[in-house]
Amino acid sequence: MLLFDELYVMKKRITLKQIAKELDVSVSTVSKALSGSSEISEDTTQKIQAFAKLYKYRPNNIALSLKNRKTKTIGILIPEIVHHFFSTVIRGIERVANRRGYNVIVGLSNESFTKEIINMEMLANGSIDGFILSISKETLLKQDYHHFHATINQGIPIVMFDRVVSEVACDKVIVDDFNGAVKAVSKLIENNCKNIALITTMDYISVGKLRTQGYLEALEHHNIVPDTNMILKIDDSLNVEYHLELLEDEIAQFLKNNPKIDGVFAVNELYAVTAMKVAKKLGFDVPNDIQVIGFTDGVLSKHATPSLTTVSQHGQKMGEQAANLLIERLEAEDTQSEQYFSNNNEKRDFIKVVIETEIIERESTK
Amino acid sequence: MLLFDELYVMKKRITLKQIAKELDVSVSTVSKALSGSSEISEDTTQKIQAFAKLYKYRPNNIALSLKNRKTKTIGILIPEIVHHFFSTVIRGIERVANRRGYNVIVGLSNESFTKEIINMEMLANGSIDGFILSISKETLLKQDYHHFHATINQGIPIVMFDRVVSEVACDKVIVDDFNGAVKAVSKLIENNCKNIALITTMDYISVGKLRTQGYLEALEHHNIVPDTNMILKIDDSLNVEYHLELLEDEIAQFLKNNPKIDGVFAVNELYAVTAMKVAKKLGFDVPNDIQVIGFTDGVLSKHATPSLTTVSQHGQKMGEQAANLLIERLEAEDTQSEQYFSNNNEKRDFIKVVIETEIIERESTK
DNA sequence: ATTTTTAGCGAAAACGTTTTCGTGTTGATA
DNA sequence: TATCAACACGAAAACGTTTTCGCTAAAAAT
Repeated sequence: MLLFDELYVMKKRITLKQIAKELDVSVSTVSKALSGSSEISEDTTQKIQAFAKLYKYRPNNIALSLKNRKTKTIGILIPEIVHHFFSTVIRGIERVANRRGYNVIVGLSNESFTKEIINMEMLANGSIDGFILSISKETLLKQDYHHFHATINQGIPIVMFDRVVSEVACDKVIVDDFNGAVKAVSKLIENNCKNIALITTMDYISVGKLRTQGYLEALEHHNIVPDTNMILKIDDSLNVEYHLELLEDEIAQFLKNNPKIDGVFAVNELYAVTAMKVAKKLGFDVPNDIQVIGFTDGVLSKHATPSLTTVSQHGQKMGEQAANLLIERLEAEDTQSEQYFSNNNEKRDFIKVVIETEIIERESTK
Repeated sequence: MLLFDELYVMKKRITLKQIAKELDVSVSTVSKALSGSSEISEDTTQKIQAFAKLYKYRPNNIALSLKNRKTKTIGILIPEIVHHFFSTVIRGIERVANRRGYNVIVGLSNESFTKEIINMEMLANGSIDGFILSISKETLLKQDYHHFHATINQGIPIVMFDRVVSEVACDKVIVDDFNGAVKAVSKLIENNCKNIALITTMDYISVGKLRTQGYLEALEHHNIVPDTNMILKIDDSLNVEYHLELLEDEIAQFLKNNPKIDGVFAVNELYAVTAMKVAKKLGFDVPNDIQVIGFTDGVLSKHATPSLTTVSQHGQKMGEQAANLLIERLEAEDTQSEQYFSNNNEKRDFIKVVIETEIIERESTK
C-alpha cells in the first residue's frame, strides 16, 4: 500500500491548516501570525513565520479570490493576437497590471461576434474583475452590443480601446485617428504632393472612418477638392493577409487608373507597404515620384525598403492607460462600498482618453 | 437610506443560495436539480431550472476551482509578446485550450530571469493548472532552472516550446531547427551558391546553436569546408530592434570583408531581411548576385522586397501541440488519482514533439 | 399489521482563506 | 479578595460550489 507515495514524493503546496496541525495551534492563529497581527505573541509569531518560510507557504490565490470576491485579474479580449498593434497593447496592459498586482487573461474573438460573446461569458463567471477589450469587426457590423451592456450591468467594468463605440457606457482609450490623418495628409501637402490618394477600409470600422474624415479635412483645409476616384476602399472581408495578390492587383489597378497620384495616405501599414511595392513595380520611385504615409507603426514600416513614414499609434501607451483606468475604477469600487455614506461615493464619470499620434518620418517621404 | 440602490439597480450574478432561498428549498436541492440529478423530483427540477434560466444563473468559476482544486486555466509564460512567432504560438494555444474548455493567462518574462520567476510564482499559487513556456534568454545564460524544477515538484506540469532545455523533466515541443537549417543551406547549394554565409546569434540560445550546426552539416555533406570568416555571430544583448543601424553596419562590414558571398542563411527573419537590404545598398542584386534564406516565417518575410524565402516554424501548430500535451497530462492526472490501483496509473513518459519545418520559397532565391 | 424499500429532500463537510467574536488565563487594581 | 483589563489564542462564519450521508414519509413487500 501507498507504494505510489513512497515512489515519488511530490510536495504539494502547504496550507494554513497543515501548518496549524503541525505546530499544534489553530488556523486562525497561523493566519494572524503570518499577517503579523499584534494579537499573537512574539514567540508563536516567530515560530509560525519560520515554519511557513521553511515550507515556502504561499496563500492560495483561488481561496483568496473567493473570500475577497475579487480575483485581481483582468480579462483582455481582442480580435486577433498575431497583429503588431494588438500585441503592443497587451504588453502595455501587462506592464501596469503586473506592477499593480494584477494578472491578465486573454481571449481572442477572432473578429467573430459569437466568439466574443462566448469568451466574455467564459470569463465573466467570476474569473476576472474587469475587461479591457477592442470590438470585433463582426460585432461592429451587427451593431449588437447587448453582451457589453449585460456584463457592465453585472458590475463588471469594461475599458474599450481603439475600436470603441459610443453606445456603451464605459471608459475608452482611443488614438486621435482624425488628427493623425490630418497631420499625415497635411505633411504630404506640405511636401508638395498635388494628387493625394487615400487607401482605406470599409466604413463600419470606426477608426477607418475617422481616418478617412481626417484625410478629407486636411484636403479641404488646404482648399483641395477631394476626388472620389482617388479614394480606394478595400473590402477586407476577404482576409487580405492570405490573398496578398488580390490586394496588390487592386492597388495596381488603382494606381494605373490615377496616374497623376504623387502621394498616398493609407489607413494601415499593410496597405501602405503594399502600395509602395506596387508603385515600385510600376516604375515609380518612392519617395521621388510618389510619397507614402501609413498608419500604425509596426515592424513592416520599420523594415520596409524604403522604410515607411507612419503615424504612430502608441499601442503600448494605450494599453497602459487602459489598464490604469480599469484598475482605478476597480479599486474605487472597493473603498466605495466601505465608506457607504462618505461624500465621494458616487462613481467617477466615464472618460475617454485620447492618445496623441505622432508622425515618424522615414524614407518614404521627402 | 438605500438611495444608491434605488438610483441604479445592478443585478449581481445570482448564486445557488439565493435561488434556494427564493424557492424555499435547500442549496443542495438546487445544485442537484441544476445538474439534473435523479434524486430530485420532476416537479422541483422543472421549477428550479426555469428559475435559474430566468435569472441567468451561471456557476461561479472561482468557487468551482476551489472545490475541484483545478482551475481549468493554462499559464503561458513567454519572453516577449510583440513578436510574430510568439503570438502565433499563443494563438495556437488559445485555440485548443478554448476548444477543450480552458482559459489562458499570459505572463511576459521580457527575457529576464527574475521576471520569469516572479511570474511563475504569481501564477503557481493556485491560479493555473499547468504552464506552457519558452525560456528567457537570461535564464538560458545563467543556466539556473530551479524554478522550473520547483513548480514541477509542486505537481504543476510544464510544457516547454522552442527554447527548451534538457535538464528539465517535462514535455517539449520544438521545431526541427537542425534539419530546417540543413534543408535551407542545401537548397542554396543546389541553387549553385558557392560561398554561403551564416548570420547567427550567440551560442547560448539553443535554437541558434542548432541552426548553426545544421548549416555546418549541410556544407560538410556537400564536401564544402566551412570558413569561419563566413560566419557572423550577432551579439543581441544590445537590443537590436532599437539599434537597427548597428546591425546594418555589422552586416555591411561582413559583406564587404567577404565579397565572394553569393548565398546567405540567417537564423531569423530580421537578420535575413536586413542582409537583403544591406546587400542591395552595396549594389548586389537579390537573388541574382546573392540568394538569401531566413528562419521564421513572419510578416517581414512575406512583405519584404524581394519577398524572403524562409524556413517556416509553424508557430501555431507548436502552440496547438503544446496545449494538447499539457491538457492530456492534466486530465490523465485526474483519472489517475481515482483509479489508484488500476494498471495504467503510471504517468506517461515525457515526450518531445518535433515539428517539421518547411521551406517557403519566395523571391529571394532562384 | 409490521417491516422494508424507495423517493425526495436537507444538513454538513470540504476546498483555503480572513475576520469577528468569544473565552480563558494572567497580572494589576480597588 | 473580588473585579477588571490586557493578553493570547480558538471557534465559527463566510465566500459559492458539489457531494456524501441521513432522515422522513410514503409505498411496497412480507
